[in-house]
Amino acid sequence: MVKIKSARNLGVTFSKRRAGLFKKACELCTLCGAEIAIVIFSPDGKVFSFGHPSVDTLVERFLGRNLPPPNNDVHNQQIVNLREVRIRELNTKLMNLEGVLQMEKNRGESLREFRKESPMEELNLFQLQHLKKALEILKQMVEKEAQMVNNNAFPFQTLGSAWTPPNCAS
Amino acid sequence: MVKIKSARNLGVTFSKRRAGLFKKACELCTLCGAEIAIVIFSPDGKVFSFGHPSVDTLVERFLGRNLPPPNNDVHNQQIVNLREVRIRELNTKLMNLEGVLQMEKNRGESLREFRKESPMEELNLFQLQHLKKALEILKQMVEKEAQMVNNNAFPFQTLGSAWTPPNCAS
DNA sequence: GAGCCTATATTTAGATT
DNA sequence: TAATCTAAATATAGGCT
Repeated sequence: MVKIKSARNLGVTFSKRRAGLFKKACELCTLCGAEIAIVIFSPDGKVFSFGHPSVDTLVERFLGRNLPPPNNDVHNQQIVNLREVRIRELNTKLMNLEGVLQMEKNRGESLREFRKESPMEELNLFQLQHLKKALEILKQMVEKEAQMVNNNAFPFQTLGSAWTPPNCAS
Repeated sequence: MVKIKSARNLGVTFSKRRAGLFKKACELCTLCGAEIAIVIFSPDGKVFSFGHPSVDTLVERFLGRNLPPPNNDVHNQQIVNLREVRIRELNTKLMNLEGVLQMEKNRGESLREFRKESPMEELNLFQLQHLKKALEILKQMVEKEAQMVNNNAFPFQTLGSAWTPPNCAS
């Protein structure tokens, strides 16, 4: 990730990168036949979205209403449904943990770049290291838990779908 | 967009580009403070998602159920005035995280490699706002972790509309 | 603000292991 | 299948209009 000299251009950067992200998504759709929905909320509250075939269609499918049931046994259906809910909860947790972790990593990287700019508040690095370590441990805990409930053929990628690329901070 | 010679590598290409897309989204979140949800359905039916703070949160907001978060610029002055209070809050949360660390120690996990030095690093207001948001999310997750719930309902209903960028075929 | 420009940084398709 | 490498394609920050 390239460093930003000044927060003055952050709005421009946001617009450019948002366009870049949508273009990448579009290419992935046409090149590989994937179906992608993206929703972006800018810091000042505006909403941008990309969807092929449409955000609504994909959101509906993601929320699980159009998925065929994993098995047809009526008596097991409730158990299976609960399992799906639980796995999705774990996905969400892991996703958030990864995101927080990654933000910490990114912040550490860009700290030097940003430091010269105006308003300052302080946390010491020692505390941030504690935070980072704690998050890594939490992530391990969630992953273990996800592993335990991930023994059936649920079509969602339990770890994969929630995974934030490790080199995001590069 | 680079051409693909053979469909043999399409799966690899999909994986690589999917990771690239998530990375770009991650960068856009951390760099500009955007909130982004991405859902990808691969051609063979697998589902992958990226979300910060979480896909569900942003989908809910996109569907119009929740109000967007307050505008940071509007509240900047207030935030500056509450700087001391906020720092205390952050320290409290960091203490809680160190409690999690202690739990792990008690469970026999190894946490031996802490760095010795603790130089001070500075955070500007922009970064502190992000950190606070991240910590709030983390705190919620830690609290939920203790509960281990069995929810059985998806609180979702129906929809809005989407926009597809015009320059998709470049 | 929206485009253009371009030097630099990043991504990636294909090959290889 | 996954990881690594690299030449070439692409994205992009900042300067400019």
